[in-house]
Amino acid sequence: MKATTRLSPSTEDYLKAIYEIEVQQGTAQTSAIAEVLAIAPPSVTGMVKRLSESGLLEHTPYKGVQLTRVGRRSALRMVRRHRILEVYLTSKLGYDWDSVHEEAERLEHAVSDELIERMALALGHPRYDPHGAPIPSKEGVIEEPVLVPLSEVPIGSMAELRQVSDRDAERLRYLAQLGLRLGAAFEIVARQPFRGPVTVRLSGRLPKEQVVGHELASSLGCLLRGKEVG
Amino acid sequence: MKATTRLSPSTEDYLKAIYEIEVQQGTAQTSAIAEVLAIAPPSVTGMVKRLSESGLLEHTPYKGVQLTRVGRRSALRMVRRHRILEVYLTSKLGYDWDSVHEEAERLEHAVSDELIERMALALGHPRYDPHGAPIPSKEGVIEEPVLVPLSEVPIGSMAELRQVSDRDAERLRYLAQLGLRLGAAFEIVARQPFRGPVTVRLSGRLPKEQVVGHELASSLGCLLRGKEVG
DNA sequence: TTGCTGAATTAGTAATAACTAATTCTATTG
DNA sequence: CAATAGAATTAGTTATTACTAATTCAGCAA
Repeated sequence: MKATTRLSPSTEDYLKAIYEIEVQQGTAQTSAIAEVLAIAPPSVTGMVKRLSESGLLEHTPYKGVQLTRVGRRSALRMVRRHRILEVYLTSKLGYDWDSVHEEAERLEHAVSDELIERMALALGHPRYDPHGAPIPSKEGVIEEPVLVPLSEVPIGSMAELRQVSDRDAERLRYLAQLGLRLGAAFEIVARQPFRGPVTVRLSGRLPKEQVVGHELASSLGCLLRGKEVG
Repeated sequence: MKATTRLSPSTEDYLKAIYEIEVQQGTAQTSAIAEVLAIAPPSVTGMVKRLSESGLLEHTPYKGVQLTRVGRRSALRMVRRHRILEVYLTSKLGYDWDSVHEEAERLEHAVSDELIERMALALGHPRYDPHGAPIPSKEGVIEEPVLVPLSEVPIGSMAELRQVSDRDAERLRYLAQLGLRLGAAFEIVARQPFRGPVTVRLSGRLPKEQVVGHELASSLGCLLRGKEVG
């Protein structure tokens, strides 16, 4: 219940994971947390109990958890740290978008608030990380943009790639290789039913068609730009 | 005994502390380690046992410990990390010499070797940290310069301040205020007996005399420049 | 309503690394 | 050479946070 107890790195990981699951799924279940953190479910139950006793989240047994205001605040602090670090490592130290996540994951527990603010200042207070994820303000305000998964963009639409998941380095390397970088514009040419692949035609000097599997497509956040009338 | 087991942050702290005590005192006693790490002596005994079982150091009970080759290698890796971080934070992010130590102390456990090498490259492979301490090479080679504590510089000599301890931020702020920065040149004017203070005359546009207490003086590493014949 | 399935929880254990209190050793001193 | 002070160690405990195995619960289907 104490307001100013330092959180352990484990606690920080839980809060951030729960925040990210809440954004995607609304409520965070034990098994989802366990999967994100690569931890056995009983370990999650135990930790969740401690976190709810500290007032960081509310636990409805057998249902799931929700961050309290205090918990969300701490989670957003970690999200800010992670994303500022990713931008810094990419812009100032030559990291690629597929390798920053792992480094930031460790550093986010060790940096001071001061260092993060110095980095943010040196970067000109960036609004998005290298994967297009929005960066919360120091005060814990975040603007989650409304994006549509590529797997759900209507056929014939023009769309722009705005955000990708940073979890899997292999996936990021593959995307770069396909030409699917942030800001890439394309038309959705076709989509196979039954969770089948999506075909897109990338705009550019020589337009290229690419086929993207359903799972990958559902991890790509797109901004719709209206129908192609050509 | 396994060669490639990751070391815990605690282990890394012990090895670095022991290395630094060895440099100063030749051999590291339990109580010295306890003091540097701000830990109770029995905790040190316990950890030392584990570390010697892992082959990182040799423990002669009731006498003290010595790093093995493997232990020294790991210690120097931490020393390199710490010092590169200090230079980076100072040169690239505007930290002062009195505030970098604490930040580096946390970061040294979290950064990857790759990040350290990227920082070293961005800095042009610096040889000294902001407090004048030499930076070991990636391969674990360090050149400990031969310096004389200010408390032992003969009266009448000219000397240059080359290295200061980074442990105490207050002390560093005080030194800066006195005008005792790295590279500062001065003549030793007087020294009181019985561990008394040292009086130095700083060179510069308007030479100034400063009195430095014995304890502080013994933490300042000086390079002798010969007698003043003026 | 009963039973099943999968998710979640409880129970019990282990590793790491700290602590205090009590004991033992080393080295010095008379 | 015995007494003793101070350093070091042993003994026993605590807090975190993970694990596996066993049990319990929620929600759906028959």
